[in-house]
Amino acid sequence: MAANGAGDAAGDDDPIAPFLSAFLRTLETPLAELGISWSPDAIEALVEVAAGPERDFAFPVHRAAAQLRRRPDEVAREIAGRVTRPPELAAVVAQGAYVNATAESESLTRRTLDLALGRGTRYGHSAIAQTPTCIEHTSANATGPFHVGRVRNAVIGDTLARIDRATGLPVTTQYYMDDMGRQAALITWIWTKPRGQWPPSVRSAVEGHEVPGEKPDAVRGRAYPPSSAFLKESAEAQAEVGALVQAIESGHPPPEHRALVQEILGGMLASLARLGITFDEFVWESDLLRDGSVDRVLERLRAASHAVQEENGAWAIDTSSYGLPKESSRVIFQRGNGTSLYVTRDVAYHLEKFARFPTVIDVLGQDHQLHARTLDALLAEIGEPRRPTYLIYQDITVPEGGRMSTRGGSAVWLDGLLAEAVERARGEVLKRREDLADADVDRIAEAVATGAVRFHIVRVAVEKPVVFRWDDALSFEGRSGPFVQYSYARASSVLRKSGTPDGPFPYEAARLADPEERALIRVLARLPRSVAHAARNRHPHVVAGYAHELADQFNRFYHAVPVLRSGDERASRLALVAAIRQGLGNALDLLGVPRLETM
RNA sequence: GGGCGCGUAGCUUAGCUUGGACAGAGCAUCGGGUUCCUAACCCGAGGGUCGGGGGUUCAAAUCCCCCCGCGCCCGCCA
Repeated sequence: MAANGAGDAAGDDDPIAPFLSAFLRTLETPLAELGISWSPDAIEALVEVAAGPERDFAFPVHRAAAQLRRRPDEVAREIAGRVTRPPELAAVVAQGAYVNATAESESLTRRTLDLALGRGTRYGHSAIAQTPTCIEHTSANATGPFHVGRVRNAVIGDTLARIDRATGLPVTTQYYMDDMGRQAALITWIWTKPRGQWPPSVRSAVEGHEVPGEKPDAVRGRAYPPSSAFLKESAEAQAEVGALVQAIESGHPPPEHRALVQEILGGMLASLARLGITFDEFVWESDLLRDGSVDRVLERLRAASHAVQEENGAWAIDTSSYGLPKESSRVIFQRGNGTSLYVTRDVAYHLEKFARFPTVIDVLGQDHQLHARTLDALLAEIGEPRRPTYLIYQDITVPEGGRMSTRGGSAVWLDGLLAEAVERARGEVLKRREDLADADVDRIAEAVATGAVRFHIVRVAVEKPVVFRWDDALSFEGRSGPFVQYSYARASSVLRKSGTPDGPFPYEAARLADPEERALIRVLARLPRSVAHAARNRHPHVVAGYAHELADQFNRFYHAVPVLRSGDERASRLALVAAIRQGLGNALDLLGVPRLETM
């Protein structure tokens, strides 16, 4: 069980590939002799890779035995007995109902170290995919500081982009900027209004709280919650904001509008940049309106077969045939006043994406699940055959239950989380390093803090909810980012002290025969398959799990086997450490967790 | 009410796509390890009705059905 399936090959970039194919070829003849003529693909589908220690490949014979109406263990023994062992395999043996094989260690060592050292930062990468891909993620409204509840979207999206690129995909990341609608209008409404006319609640939330050097998202964002609350009570404010929404949608926003949105967005992006998250492109919703693409979508939807007009002039799609879980079986796509809705504009956005990218991935919180299905239905209505691939993740929740939100006092801002993380990381650094300059302490603390946060978020499968707890989010040991960073720093340290940190790294495979060394090489050899697997299934957490496993095995090796103090093995072990350092570093890069040469 | 997701040791989780060998980890707990390459580490121990019940199968955490619990969504908001 467990282990990887055989279907995650990463081609020439995969150290394991030749050994796996040798095993598959080896099985073919004995199976045929027993009267089972399975294609190599059929055999491969059953084979497990890395099935256990000293068990690189496992072939369960149950199915073959059933076909022959014979006992599995007997069949396994017979297959193993008929095998002609190829040079790539050290052993092919029957164990219970399995035929297991071990790769020949020296050639596996050579192939793994040569690839890891030869490909350098590209080890783990492959060229198994090439479809131009658009990954849209984050796309948070610019109403204030970046919220921790939303950071999972950004981390998942950015990590997936990195992993996809590592398999050869040309990836473009997009941030969809919603500068229309009430939320964006509310910001402009309050900040273009003279302060003397502000509601008292907004004044008291903003005034007296300014901190010198504060980020614009924090400053502007403080006005948002009380403004939003005020809006619910004041009919006059509702009318003003409504007029503003209309003005924005009709293409005549106040001149300050875009600048305000951009200013807040800039602050949010600065926070994301600390996590290594950046975007290739920003798509502004208002641009889709301005260039007429929304109008064209409205036109096509009105002409759609299930389009119906409501009494007040609004237009809807009758979605009863799409089985959407809505109480009313219709989706309004155009208001009574003729303006469009979010989902309508999203149709226009996706048509634009489809025109440029064969693969379109949307990273969405589970609260957007219905939106995604609605979008699919509307795309179908206008005869668009393509659909985005949705990567839907569960929300980050608070321990008391419920989603993290600005309501109910459960708000945690990313900047606050990072500030706390940096503070704790600094304490850890100072605890063990007294020799560092202040600037180095700062740099390491920042890297440890952001690494811990990113790793903590990405390590859990997207479909699992994440409960936010400070101590978990900021854990620096065990299955954490700093654990991997520490292992990388350790490897770097050994190399630094070797006198030849940059190589070359001549080695003799025969000298890397310790069980811990063999186990370590086998983990390193799995990096390309692990990345390929993560990309294929869009499971970024797999890479986090792999990184921990590699670091874990490296630490075991480190304790069990001396490197610098060893004799004849010294050069070979240095090569191994250099290869591991490369593997750990590349895994960290894929996770967006900073490398640290020392910590 | 309907849809989607989740339920695995005290806590956090991997494994579920493609059923297979004793369900792997981390934290916490308990017991060890540093004159030696970074102890943010390592070694060992205890701890599991894989939510419950049926079914399919030689074989079920994994597939199917029913039920229970939790979360989210079901707006002429985004």
